Amino acid sequence: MPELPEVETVRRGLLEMIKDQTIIDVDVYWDRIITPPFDSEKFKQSLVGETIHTILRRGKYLIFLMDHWAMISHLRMEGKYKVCPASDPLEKHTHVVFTLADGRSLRYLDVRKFGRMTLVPITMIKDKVNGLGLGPEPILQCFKLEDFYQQLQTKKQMIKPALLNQKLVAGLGNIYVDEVLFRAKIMPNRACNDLTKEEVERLHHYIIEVIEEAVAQGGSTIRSYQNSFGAPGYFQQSLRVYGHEGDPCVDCGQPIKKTKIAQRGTHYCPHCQS
DNA sequence: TGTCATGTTACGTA
DNA sequence: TTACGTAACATGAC
Repeated sequence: MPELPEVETVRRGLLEMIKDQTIIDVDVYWDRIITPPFDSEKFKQSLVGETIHTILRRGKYLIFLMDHWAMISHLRMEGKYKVCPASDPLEKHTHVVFTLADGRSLRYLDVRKFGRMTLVPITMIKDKVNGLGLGPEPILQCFKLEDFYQQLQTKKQMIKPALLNQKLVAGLGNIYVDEVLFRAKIMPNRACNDLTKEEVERLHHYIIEVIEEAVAQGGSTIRSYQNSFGAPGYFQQSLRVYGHEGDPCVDCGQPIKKTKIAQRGTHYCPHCQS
């Protein structure tokens, strides 16, 4: 699930379901999900009695703002939240359960247990989020073309791993990087400092466009055996290269290729991208 | 049985 | 300092 559009979709859904709910109990079934300096016991003690006032997002991080604490949560590969009656039996791979005052529970499920969550005093949340070292959000107001171009000029790294690095611009993952590079007609193995100003402008434009479209469609549901909660994503129907190895390119009809760049599956059209 | 998989970080090495 | 490869995390699908 989790690149920026999916995390944003989760945020909106959760906010609708659990805004102003008070946590009356917390159970942690896999300790490593909770990151130091908190352990499961301290995590639970801190959260009982807290009310969830709002939920924010920065890059791929969810930020739950409560009375005294903020919870920062990263879904990594397969983390999911769901809200259900507290009496429902626990599904497999349920690692954290927040029991709410209204008889429901917020549950965190994660097949691979890669996701992480931690608490920060509410007064420290700004510093903590700034300390994550994330680049700008991929929206017009935050993501400045000139800064982006200057940053790329200093890197001889390939563009694909550079875009996956959250410091350059926040929120892109493997799927959206492939889609953005396809729309911008740039090969994923091009060196950053070799891109022309025009190419960087296209890249900048399509990063904003793809993320915006994907958010509008509720993200992409890829390889998901079940929808975590609420609406599934529909953007996977709009993916042009990711998951389309061997299919004809929507622009030229040549087969889409798949290779490996920076250890990640990478989809591209050898004819349209250069 | 082996390979692959949406993310991030730590570590060793060049 | 920068960059890159690899492993680690842990499980399931094919």
